[in-house]
Amino acid sequence: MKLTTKGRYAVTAMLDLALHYGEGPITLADIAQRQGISLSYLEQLFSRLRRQSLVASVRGPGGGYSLGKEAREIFIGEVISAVDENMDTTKCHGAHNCQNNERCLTHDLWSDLSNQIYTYLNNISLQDLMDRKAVREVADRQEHGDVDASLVDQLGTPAGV
Amino acid sequence: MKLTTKGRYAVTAMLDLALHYGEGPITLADIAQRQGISLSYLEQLFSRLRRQSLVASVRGPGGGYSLGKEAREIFIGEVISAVDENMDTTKCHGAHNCQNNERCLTHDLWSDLSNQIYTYLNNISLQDLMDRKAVREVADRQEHGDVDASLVDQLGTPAGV
DNA sequence: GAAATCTTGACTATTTTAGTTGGGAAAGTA
DNA sequence: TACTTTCCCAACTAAAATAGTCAAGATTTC
Repeated sequence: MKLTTKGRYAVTAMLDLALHYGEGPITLADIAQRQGISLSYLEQLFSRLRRQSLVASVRGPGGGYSLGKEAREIFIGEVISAVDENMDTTKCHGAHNCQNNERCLTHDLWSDLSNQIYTYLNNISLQDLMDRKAVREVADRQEHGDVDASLVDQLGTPAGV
Repeated sequence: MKLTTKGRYAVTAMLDLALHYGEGPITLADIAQRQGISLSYLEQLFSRLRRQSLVASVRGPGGGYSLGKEAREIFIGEVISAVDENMDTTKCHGAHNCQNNERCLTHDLWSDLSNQIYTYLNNISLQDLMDRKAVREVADRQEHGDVDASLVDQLGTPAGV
């Protein structure tokens, strides 16, 4: 599990799709403009998102992308692992036949840690983000200005990690 | 917060130091051989670990490195952030003056997510790892062979995340 | 003084990230 | 049918990060 701008781009784009749900297919050009992401780069990301059935596509004029399932059923972890290669890190992947067990142990620790983070991210859905976002936008308008409320507080603590 | 082999190398090396605590300073050459990490690369990593006072150094023959404080007081998160540059990702870092709030919101979400992971890793000390490791090694010897018990179960769920 | 060890800085190779370019293929509309 | 809009796809590129090498020096012990 990596947390890079690549994954953030994907989540941002998916969130954009979710926010415009009900307006028919959304073109990548729209997302590119709204979110400030390169159109060609979005195409690469959506190619992978589509292969994972996270989005559905419609070609031709009036076409575009829409969510592959409900926002409530799409989790951040899915989105990230769809665009990030499955970083098959390190020599003894899976097998426990390293020279000394020390190294293998650390390897396991790492992948387990990674799994826990994945579990955590897999408990946050796009719908959750939209809800928080709505909360924040309301708060922004109410207090009018640079509100800095931490999203951590709002996100709370999903089960698992 | 990134989870790369760089951070794992650092944690592995620190764990090695912790495991040989009480044997006097440990040379990087020893760690390099035991853990299969390039000596010169270790030098780079320890340069940073030393600047953060996570390790103490002794020069000359018989010299080497030792933990800068007790294993119980050194946390994985510290080690990782010591060797990983403070990835100052993305345009609107801190300031909320982006074009549209959408992007900034995602940015905040990301850094907060990152902070939560950091909090989680900051609740696991080297001592914790040693304890788990001891448990595992005993289990390995008792069952003699390729035991595959998940470390996740053993690690449990530190408070916070 | 010699050897062991840390300390530092500059250099290099490989991989990943973040794109660009250029061509398609499908679908709607005139 | 011609044309436009959109998705689709593969190859290429530039910049950065990762992982590591190399060379020189500073301390300390023997």
